Amino acid sequence: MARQNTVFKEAYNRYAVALRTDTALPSEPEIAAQLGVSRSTARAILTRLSEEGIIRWNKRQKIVLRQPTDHDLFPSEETDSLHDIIERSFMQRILADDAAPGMQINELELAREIGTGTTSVREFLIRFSRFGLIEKRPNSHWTLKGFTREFALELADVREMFELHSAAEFGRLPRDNQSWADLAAMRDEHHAMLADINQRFKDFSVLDERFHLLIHRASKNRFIADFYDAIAIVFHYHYQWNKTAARQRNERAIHEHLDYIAALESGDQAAIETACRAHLHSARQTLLQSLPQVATESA
Amino acid sequence: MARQNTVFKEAYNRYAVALRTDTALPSEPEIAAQLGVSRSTARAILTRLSEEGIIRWNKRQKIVLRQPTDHDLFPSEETDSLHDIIERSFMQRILADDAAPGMQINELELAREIGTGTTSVREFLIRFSRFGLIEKRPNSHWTLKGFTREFALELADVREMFELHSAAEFGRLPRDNQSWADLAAMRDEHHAMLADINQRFKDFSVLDERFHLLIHRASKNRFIADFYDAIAIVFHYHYQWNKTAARQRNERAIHEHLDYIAALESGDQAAIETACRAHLHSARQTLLQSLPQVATESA
DNA sequence: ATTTTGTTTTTTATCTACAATAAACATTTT
DNA sequence: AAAATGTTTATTGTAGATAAAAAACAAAAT
Repeated sequence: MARQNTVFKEAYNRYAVALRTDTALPSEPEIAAQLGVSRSTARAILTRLSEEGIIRWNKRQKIVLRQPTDHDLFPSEETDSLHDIIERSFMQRILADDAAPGMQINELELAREIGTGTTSVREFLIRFSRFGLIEKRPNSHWTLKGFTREFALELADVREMFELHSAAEFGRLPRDNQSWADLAAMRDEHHAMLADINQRFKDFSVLDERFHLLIHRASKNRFIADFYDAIAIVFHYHYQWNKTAARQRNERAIHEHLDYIAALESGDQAAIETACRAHLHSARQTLLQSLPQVATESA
Repeated sequence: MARQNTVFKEAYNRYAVALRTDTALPSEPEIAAQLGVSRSTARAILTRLSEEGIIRWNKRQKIVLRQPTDHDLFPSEETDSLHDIIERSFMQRILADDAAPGMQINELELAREIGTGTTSVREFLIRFSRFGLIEKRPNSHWTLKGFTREFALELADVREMFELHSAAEFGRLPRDNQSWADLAAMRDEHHAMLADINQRFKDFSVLDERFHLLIHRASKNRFIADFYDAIAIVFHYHYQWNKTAARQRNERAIHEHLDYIAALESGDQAAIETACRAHLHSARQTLLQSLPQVATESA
């Protein structure tokens, strides 16, 4: 088959769960915009809802007849985009213990294992290569460079350069900029998490990502933004498989964030730099400690 | 057809021109290593050379019978890799005057125009996207973001962060490191070019690229290296089509490089930073001045 | 016992085809 | 006349096929 209709199925699920009996639905273009899909897909959703007897549809009249049940939804395996499936599967492999740096990556084998065509795997690998974890020898195979100490150090260096830059830019934002309000809200979220740290310390990584993203947005630099995307994905999987997310470590990070936020709010560039450096230093330590202990590779 | 044998043809040309009558050729693995291809391709080259009567080949005995002529070589259109063809063609399009920022990029149309399949174009666009000049809306078209003032400023900012870092690292290299010898050689090259600046100012961009690459290698950071690759390609095409490469501007840049080199050799970190900043500042001006004057986009 | 050559197998690079999705165009309704 | 629906067309995403190139294996030569 050429292409799975995962866009349709995912959007269908998303729309179905939000339906309330006896309400009337808006126009097709409006539904499409709401879901972030084309009108063609929106119409396919309406068609299916109608066929399943969930709505009564006649031209402009779209009435919800009944609440859809779990039974009406598509199973989650069918709604994941191929890209996400490949990403998950691939990250699982390269973060597994037997994935030694230097290992060859075979497109065809990967594709077979995931149950997909080679084209998609190739395109994924090309996109993924910007993270610096794999490398291609032209006309030949990909090589796994691996989540090594070198990788972590290089990543941390760039991260520090970028974040110092972004933090300084943030400090220069005019006071009426939306980011200051966002920052204040985030400060409160940090306090709230701290108050209930024993229960909520696992939620920190999400907050952490949002916090740094807010800082980086101030730089309005596409290269910095792209790099942070890469970091976020790598960290997402890395910490998911290496659950060293100690309560204590996260608590300390929250305190550092709060210091950092206070420095930003002071507008004092020297204070910002100090707080930023302090946090980045301990983030670097955290990253290094989370590495698999063997992957020090001597090549 | 599935795949053009451009690797073979390009390597054949490369090997043929280096042949000298009556010499004996080395073993197949050695030839392959020399050319950077597999033994299969090396054998294909030997086979063809033999068929054309250029060598006499019998097992280990490979004697050059005659010097190949231009007539024996494959024409250059047949030796370019598809990737290079697409890259050239695409850069030509996006640097052309009628390529307005915000423009849609159509894979199929591009492929037809270049005379290639869509897969190759897709893969090229994915790879190219890391340069920040194009952006994809999922399930929909690519958008040209364009060589705008914003792009140039964002690029310059990152470049400055990276180069300051690399230059500092360079200053810390142990004195017996090969890079110091390379730097000294490069200093001489700069002097030589300066002595004959009226004739040679056009060669500066190549020297410039090599100089900055040498600096960046000191950082041993894959992200910095990758970013510099991107810069180099973008600049390569940009300056090729926007021939604002004024003699005067290049002369000034050479002087800045020489100051920069002297600072590095002094090992004084403060001096390095000063010289590096000075050069990067004027490089930024050069970049901004070379922009198409209209592309200031208000979106 | 290595290294080289001869042969076969595997893998990559690229094309073509086609369903899903988006986008464009035409008609109807308010 | 503007917005919504109905219909058609264009474009993307993905699989499958195949020649080129690389890699692995086997036999021969130093």
